[in-house]
Amino acid sequence: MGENFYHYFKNEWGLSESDINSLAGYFRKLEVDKGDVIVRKGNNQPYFYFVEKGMLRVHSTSEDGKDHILHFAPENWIVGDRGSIYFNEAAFFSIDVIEDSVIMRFDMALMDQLSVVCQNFRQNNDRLLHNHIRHLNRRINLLQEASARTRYLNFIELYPDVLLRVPQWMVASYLGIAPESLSRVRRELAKENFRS
Amino acid sequence: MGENFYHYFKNEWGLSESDINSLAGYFRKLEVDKGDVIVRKGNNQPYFYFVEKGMLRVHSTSEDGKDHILHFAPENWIVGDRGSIYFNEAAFFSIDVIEDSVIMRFDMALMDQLSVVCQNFRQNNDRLLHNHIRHLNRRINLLQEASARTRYLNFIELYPDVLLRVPQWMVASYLGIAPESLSRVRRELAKENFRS
DNA sequence: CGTCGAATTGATGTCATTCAACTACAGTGG
DNA sequence: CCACTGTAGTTGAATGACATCAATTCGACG
Repeated sequence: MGENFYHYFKNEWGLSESDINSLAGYFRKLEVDKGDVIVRKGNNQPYFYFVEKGMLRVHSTSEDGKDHILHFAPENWIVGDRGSIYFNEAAFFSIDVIEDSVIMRFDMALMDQLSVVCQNFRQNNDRLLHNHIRHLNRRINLLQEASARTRYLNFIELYPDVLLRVPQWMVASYLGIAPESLSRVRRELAKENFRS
Repeated sequence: MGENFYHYFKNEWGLSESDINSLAGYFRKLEVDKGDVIVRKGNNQPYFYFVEKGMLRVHSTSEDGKDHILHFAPENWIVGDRGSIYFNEAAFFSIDVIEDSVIMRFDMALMDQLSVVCQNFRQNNDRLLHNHIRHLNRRINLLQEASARTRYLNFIELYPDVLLRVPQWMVASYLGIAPESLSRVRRELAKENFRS
C-alpha cells in the first residue's frame, strides 16, 4: 500500500496494524503523471487523495484567466475538494499533478469505516483538522498584513523542501504576487546576503 | 442555558434533549462588556467560547502595531485559539468583545463528553470543521486574487448583518486594507449606484 | 544547435497606503 | 445647555509597492 500511507494510518490516525489490513478495499493506488488533472474546477469529484510520492497542487483559475495556488501537496498530504466531498457541490478548486506521483484515492466510506474499526480515529482526526485550521488562520493573517518580501521569507521557512521542487512562478502564484515581483524580491535578498 | 446554544447542541451537533440536560456542568455562562478582552495574544487560554448574544472579534496585532481582524463572531459562532486549546501554545490571536455579550465558555472536557453521550457528535462536528476549512480556503483565494473593491463586495454578500453592526474601520481591518481605502471604495460604489 | 518556457530586467502604470487636514458626532464635565 | 475632547469617517496630495508590458537572457531538452 505504500510506506507513507501506512505510516499515516498508524501515527496520525492511530490505527493498529491489524486494523489497517482490513481496509485495503477502501482505497485505490493510482500512478499519475506530471500534468495530469485530478480534480477539475466545476466538476463534482467526491474523493480524497493521499500523496504517497510526488507532488500535487491545488489551485483556482479566476474569471480573468489568472491562476492562484491555494497550496502544494507533497508527500503525506491529503487533498480533495471539500465542497464536493461534504456538500455535493461543484469543485471550487482544481487539483493537478506537478511531479510524477503515486497517490491513494479514497472517499467518505473509508472515513466512516475508520471510525468503526478504531476508537480513537475521530478524535485524532479532529486534532488534525484543528491544526489545519490553525495554519489557514495564520496564512490569512499573513496575506492581510505582510509584504511580498515577508510572505516569501515565511514560505522559505515553512516549506524549504517544496521551494526546491517547484518552479518559481508557482511560488509566486502561491504567495499571491506576480512572478516578476518575486524575481525582484529574490534579487534584493541576494544582494543583502552578499553584503553581510 | 440560552436559546442559541441549545439550538446549536440540537441541530448542529445532533444531541437529544435528554443528552443536553446532562451537560450543564461542562460550560459556564458569562456576561461580558464591550471592550473586555477574553483571550490575549501570548497567553495560554485553552477555552472555546460560544456566542449566545452579542459579538466578539478575533484579531492579531503585528509588530508594527497594526491590527488585523481574522474574523467577527456574532451569535452562534464558536471561537477560541486552537494553538492554545490543542497544542498548549501561547495564543496567536486576541479575542475581545465589541458588543455587550453573553457567551458560553467550555473546554476539551465538553467535547470529550459530547462524544461519549452522542454517537453522531464526532461525525457532525467533523462536517462542521470541513465546512469551516472550506470557507477559509475561499477567503485565502479571495485575498490572493481580489481587489479591495471586490473583497468588500464579497463581504457585504457574506455578512450583511455584521456589516451593519460594526464600525467601518473594523471592516477595513478584516479586509486587509486601510480605512481610508475602504472609504474611497464605498464612495465609488455609491456614485455608481446613484447613476443607474 | 535551435526551440520553448522560465526567469530576469527595465520602463511605465495603477492601486492602495500614508500623512495631514478637516468634518461630523457622541460623551464628558463645567 | 454649551464648550471640550476624542474617535470615526472623509477627502486631497504625495508616496510607495506591486503589476503590467515588452525585451532579453537563461537553461533544459530534443
